[in-house]
Amino acid sequence: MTPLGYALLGLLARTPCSGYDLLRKMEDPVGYFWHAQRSQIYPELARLEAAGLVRHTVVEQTDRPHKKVYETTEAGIAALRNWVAVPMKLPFDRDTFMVKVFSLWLVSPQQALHLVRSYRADHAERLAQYEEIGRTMERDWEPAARRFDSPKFASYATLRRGIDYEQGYVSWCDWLAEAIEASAPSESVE
Amino acid sequence: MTPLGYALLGLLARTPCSGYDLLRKMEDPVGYFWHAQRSQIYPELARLEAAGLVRHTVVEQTDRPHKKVYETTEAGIAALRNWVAVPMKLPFDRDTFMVKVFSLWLVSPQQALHLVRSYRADHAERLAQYEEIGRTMERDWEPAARRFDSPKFASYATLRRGIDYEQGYVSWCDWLAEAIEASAPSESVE
DNA sequence: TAAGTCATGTAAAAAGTTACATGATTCT
DNA sequence: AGAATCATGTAACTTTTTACATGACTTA
Repeated sequence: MTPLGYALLGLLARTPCSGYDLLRKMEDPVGYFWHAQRSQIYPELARLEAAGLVRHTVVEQTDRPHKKVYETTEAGIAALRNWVAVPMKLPFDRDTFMVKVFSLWLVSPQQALHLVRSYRADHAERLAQYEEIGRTMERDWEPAARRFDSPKFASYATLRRGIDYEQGYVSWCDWLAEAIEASAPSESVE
Repeated sequence: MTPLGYALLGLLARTPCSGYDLLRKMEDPVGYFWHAQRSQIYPELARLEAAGLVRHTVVEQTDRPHKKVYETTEAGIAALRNWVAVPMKLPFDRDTFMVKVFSLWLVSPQQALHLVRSYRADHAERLAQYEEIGRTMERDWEPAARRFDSPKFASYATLRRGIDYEQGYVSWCDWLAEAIEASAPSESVE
């Protein structure tokens, strides 16, 4: 089983969903730290069902296409629980931007600054979104968000990691932009 | 072309290397933020060569198998330079650990603490390695590491991001462990 | 003598992306 | 009338991982 399977199981363990619902939860930044397309989600749901970890019921709707609503089985919850508890090795991280930065010495300071500043702006924007969601959680979810056995606590914890990650990225971009400015002749940068 | 192609180009633009050399540079954490196996590297080198971005010469060695030493062509440097300068969209991040954390409410506080603490320890260990490399760079590379047009500056910048990333992860693990302790009855945690 | 390093590759399978394919309803 | 949302899937392709395959030399 892949992380995707466990991600879907983790969403279904909270709320029964259709494939389409899962898709929406995973396609935008709400699915912090995992993401998938429908071409992965639909087959993965079929696989989970074949393995007895989820089951579905068809819900007929008058005004819309009917949908398959999936929910976890006992075996599904057990499989998820077991997987969650097992420590994992550190993965190799991949960051395409760092591949660019590694060869930054090949471009002009102007180009480098443009690259770094535009990436910084994108991270700052995502950070603002996460912070907004964080404020909503803190407002609406207390005290459940502090209770370890609540899914809300788990959601809040992943969001916090997202916020920290984006803040860290933004700070690093600022450091890098300053370092570029400091090392290049000022007229050529401004 | 994939990030892997540009990563290899970026390494070869600094120093000509054999496939085996590239492999070693990318397989352990020294290749911060990108990683590949030989089953990807050898075919990718062939593809880069077919595209005219690298070329190789066979170096015969008496005591060891001979090797193919690759170097970038003018076209290879140009392609890399162009790619580096173009801003990129924010990617969707993937973090398997966050998939676990999202379902952390399903396990016991003891299991959760064990999971978080062991992951924290691994990140702290990687952080220590990065910091050690950073000290070496700061000692041996000044002032080249401050000059924007030096590859050493670029290496130092990626390492700094690695250090920040690991520090952030460690801090977040600490926050999470404390939050778990704070929400669970103390006898059940100790 | 067993394990490790140097050296190059291929094969098969899994995971992920992009594009194809359909169709009703609702909002602008 | 056109775009967006709801709804489910498949096909083709690319990328990545894991395992297979070979062989000489060096160190413990």
